[in-house]
Amino acid sequence: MVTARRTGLREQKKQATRQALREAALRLALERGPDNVRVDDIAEAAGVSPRTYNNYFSSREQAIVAAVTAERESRVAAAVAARPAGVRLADAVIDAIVEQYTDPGEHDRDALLLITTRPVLRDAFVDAAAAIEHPLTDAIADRLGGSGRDTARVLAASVAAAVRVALERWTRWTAAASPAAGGLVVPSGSLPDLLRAALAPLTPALDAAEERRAAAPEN
Amino acid sequence: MVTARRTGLREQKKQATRQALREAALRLALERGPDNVRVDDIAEAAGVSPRTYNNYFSSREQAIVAAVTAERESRVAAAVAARPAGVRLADAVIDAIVEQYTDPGEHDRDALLLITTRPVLRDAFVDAAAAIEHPLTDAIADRLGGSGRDTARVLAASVAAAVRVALERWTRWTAAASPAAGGLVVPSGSLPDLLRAALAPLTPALDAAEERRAAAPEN
DNA sequence: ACGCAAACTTGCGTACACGCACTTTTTGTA
DNA sequence: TACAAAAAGTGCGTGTACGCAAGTTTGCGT
Repeated sequence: MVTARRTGLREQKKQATRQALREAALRLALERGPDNVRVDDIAEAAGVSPRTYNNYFSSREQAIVAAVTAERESRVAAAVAARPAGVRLADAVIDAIVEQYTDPGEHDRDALLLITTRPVLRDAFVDAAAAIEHPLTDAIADRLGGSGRDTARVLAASVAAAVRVALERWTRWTAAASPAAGGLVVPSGSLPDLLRAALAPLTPALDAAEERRAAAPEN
Repeated sequence: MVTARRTGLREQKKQATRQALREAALRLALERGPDNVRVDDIAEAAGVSPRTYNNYFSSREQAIVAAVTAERESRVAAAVAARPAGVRLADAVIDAIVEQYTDPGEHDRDALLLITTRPVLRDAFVDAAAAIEHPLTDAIADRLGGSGRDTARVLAASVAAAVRVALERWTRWTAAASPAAGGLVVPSGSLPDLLRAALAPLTPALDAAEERRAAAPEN
């Protein structure tokens, strides 16, 4: 298992507060528009003090965006770990990421529209992808065997960087396409395509790392 | 040329202000300790209004750190561009980075000590490495030929991520080593070594990109 | 069941980041 | 040389981030 959950009740409440905060943040942002939401409002809606809010999120944008990106980090790592051991590392990583970033239905549709519209939220959304680095490090390290932790870290960081590039491109053209006609589709503009395109250049590095693991058997 | 400088006098003054600000920030931080420096002080020392200060730097830490990392971004890109065309891309990039991150003498010695001590400054210092991404994208794109701009972007982002990892490790053990005996040296703890180790896993990706460029001649 | 230690919450105070509207400086052009 | 447009500097106001030092809750050993 990659996910090592600590003790029970305390962590449980913490996650509950976290969720309450991000959901309140998103809901209010959608209702009133993001500029008409104060952190006090979010805190109040979540039933905690404003100070506590800042113990969970270090910017207002982060809280709003978190409602969409919530837990995606650990899910990506889990998805990588879930691939059969025979699968090539590069495929496991890329497929897992594409899978987790595939639009999960209508629910966040308007949320994403709101986010991609405002530059500040766009940036926060893109930056949120960096959170996959540490879980992904663990997942890759597991596949490489204990010897390659340092390599896994670098690869995970690179993958996160590539994802960030893809998201930047995606938010770019969604912003450009929205004001125009709704039917205009940019060549290779879908998020999965962008992700695969951005991650492709890293495939040789992932392959090579896996190769060296095969050469140096265990630890 | 990678460096396309715009008009003259305006940009000149801008850079002068920038330099004045970061030097004032560092000097005051060294004199009084970083916690006893207000942005008003920095602005005053540089001869601009506090508001202008915030047009240049979006955090106090950024300004202090900038005095050490100043222009390293563009110098890395220039160093990559300066390597002969026959050199392998991976070597050009890695050597250029190591060269530019080699400690440049006693001048910043105490500054780096100050920075690596305080966690907030450490983070800012590490984050500053992300600035190499865009210049490096241009430099790599030049070597790949016009076709591979997107690939160059991903590779540059990955390289920047690897550098960040190396810097994190470096600041980690400098922080751990300083309080202890001064003579304690961690295995492969020098910054150049850490950089090469962190960048090594990306070599296959850089090679592959270069290879494909050879296959598809020009544009 | 008890109580201590660690973790989380909270209020307060301070400094900071940044949008906006306005003034001053620089640039390109007639 | 003169002038209009663009860019940079500035003052102001508002909301925000975060350190600190309480107070409160949870976990755990006995």
